[in-house]
Amino acid sequence: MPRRTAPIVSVGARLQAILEAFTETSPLLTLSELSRRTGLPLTTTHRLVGELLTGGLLERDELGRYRVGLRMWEIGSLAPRGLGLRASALPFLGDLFDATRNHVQLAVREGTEVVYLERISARDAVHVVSRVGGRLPLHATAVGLVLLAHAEHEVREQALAAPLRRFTERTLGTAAQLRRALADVRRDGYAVCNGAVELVSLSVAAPVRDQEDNVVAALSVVVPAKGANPRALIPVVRAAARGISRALGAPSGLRLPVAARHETHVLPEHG
Amino acid sequence: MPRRTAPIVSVGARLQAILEAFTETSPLLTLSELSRRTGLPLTTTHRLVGELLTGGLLERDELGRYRVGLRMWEIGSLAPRGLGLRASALPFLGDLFDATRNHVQLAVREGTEVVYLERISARDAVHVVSRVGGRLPLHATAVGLVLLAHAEHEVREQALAAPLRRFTERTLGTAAQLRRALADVRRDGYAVCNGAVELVSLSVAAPVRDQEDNVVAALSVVVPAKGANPRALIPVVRAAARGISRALGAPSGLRLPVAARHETHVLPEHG
DNA sequence: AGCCGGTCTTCCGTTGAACGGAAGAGGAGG
DNA sequence: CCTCCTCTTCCGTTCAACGGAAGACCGGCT
Repeated sequence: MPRRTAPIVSVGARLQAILEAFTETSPLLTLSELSRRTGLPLTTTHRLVGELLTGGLLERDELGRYRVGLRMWEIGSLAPRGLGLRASALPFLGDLFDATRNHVQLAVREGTEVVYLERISARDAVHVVSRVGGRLPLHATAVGLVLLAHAEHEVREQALAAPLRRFTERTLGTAAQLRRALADVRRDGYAVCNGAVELVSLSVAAPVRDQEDNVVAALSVVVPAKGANPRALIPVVRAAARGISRALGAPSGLRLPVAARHETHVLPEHG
Repeated sequence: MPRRTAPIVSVGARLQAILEAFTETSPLLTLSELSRRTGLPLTTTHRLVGELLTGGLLERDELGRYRVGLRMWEIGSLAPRGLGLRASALPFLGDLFDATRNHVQLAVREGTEVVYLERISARDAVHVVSRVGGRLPLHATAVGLVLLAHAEHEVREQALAAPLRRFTERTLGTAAQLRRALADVRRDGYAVCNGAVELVSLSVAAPVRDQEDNVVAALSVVVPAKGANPRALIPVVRAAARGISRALGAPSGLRLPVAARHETHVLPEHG
């Protein structure tokens, strides 16, 4: 399958370019902005946007600017890796939140990045940069380490080969460090990141598995780094993650390290 | 603008037909299923689906079936009427949930239907048919009545003209009944539906307003109909709805009916 | 084994839908 | 008034999209 040399030819690619033009920081765009961002001629943009509009994938606000439509949100909500996972996980996230009263997050891997599916936060919780629907690189977050540690070999090598963006002086900076961290995560069944994105916050993450025992998501708690005791958080995070895994039909319990068995009961199943 | 006679011509419409083929009950589709559902020739479906795949709007599972992709979910999460609203509302939904320990829902209107944006539920709460991302007709739910009561004249007439599907014997069945209910909602500033979707459940809803004082969403609590006292719920639901409105920049408080003023303090702003 | 029903995929000649330049309508600012 | 920006409509050209045909692949049935 040889690589095409032409810039953008198919209608499908053009339509997708238009949809991709919307971002978190610019959710409202005029026609000419869309035309500029996509590089498509104004007339073409006009016609394509018109089609998306009649389908409800885009909407216009009262000033005539375009925005992502509710229909888009609805269809997106059918993504099995989105709301499906979320629905199974939500009760356990709630339990974990009640137990910790700090940010509780659910995330999946997409390429070499983390995508956040859900977060529950207290009003006074420590600041976090990520957002539901937002992305962060895999190497800088606890959920990212968990997801990368259990990703296919090829993905792992790809992430290790890429330059590792440093957010703080505590962000993992070299491939060797990252490789060791991943080995630790696989051995221990959890990941801890202390100040890797922002110095003020520390997070603890554990893997969520599906029927085939694949790691499909990761769960984390984010607490203020100052005075935090990660060792106390590890059991509850792992228990919640295992609860979700069980709800997804994972072959639970059996593959627990012996020393961790008793943790199963830390978080009551029903109460 | 004369009506086109041709069935489906534009690529855009075809692509959207493919996306629309996915539903809550069938989120995994094979190529031929997609072809049958959309009415597109198999070859055409194959090519278009391929484009959506490279863009990440669709994904394939390990058996080769197609599903809505995470990219779709991400872009959908940029819809201002989706996650934007949700983010503003979530803390207030949480407060309301803590206060009532029953289903708490946030919904918007799309055409003549309700679309549910968010729900917080206790594990033992009464059964509800709707789902996050799901739809119900406007006339059968408390949120629907609120949204319809404040919709533009044209939308209201359209909803009144359509046949009213009856879920139970308590569902509003005639346009006259509905018209009176809407007038009540406008006068009182809330709506109550007792067993209109399922006999076992009762819901209380109130409107959420934006900067321009438009009703952009509705908030509701769903409780078991048996032994419920709606009058006790009305103040807390209205207070939470007003809290969200204020967070959205609505000209708050000023337009409250005099008798309701004191309710403002029922739900503490910060606690 | 061989056959049949279903799946999915590749190939390729035809054709009409998509394209985008041109022109004009509207609107804000000077 | 003119200028500069926006958005929208029109329409002749052309090339991407189309979809039939053919074949690969995978069960299940006899």
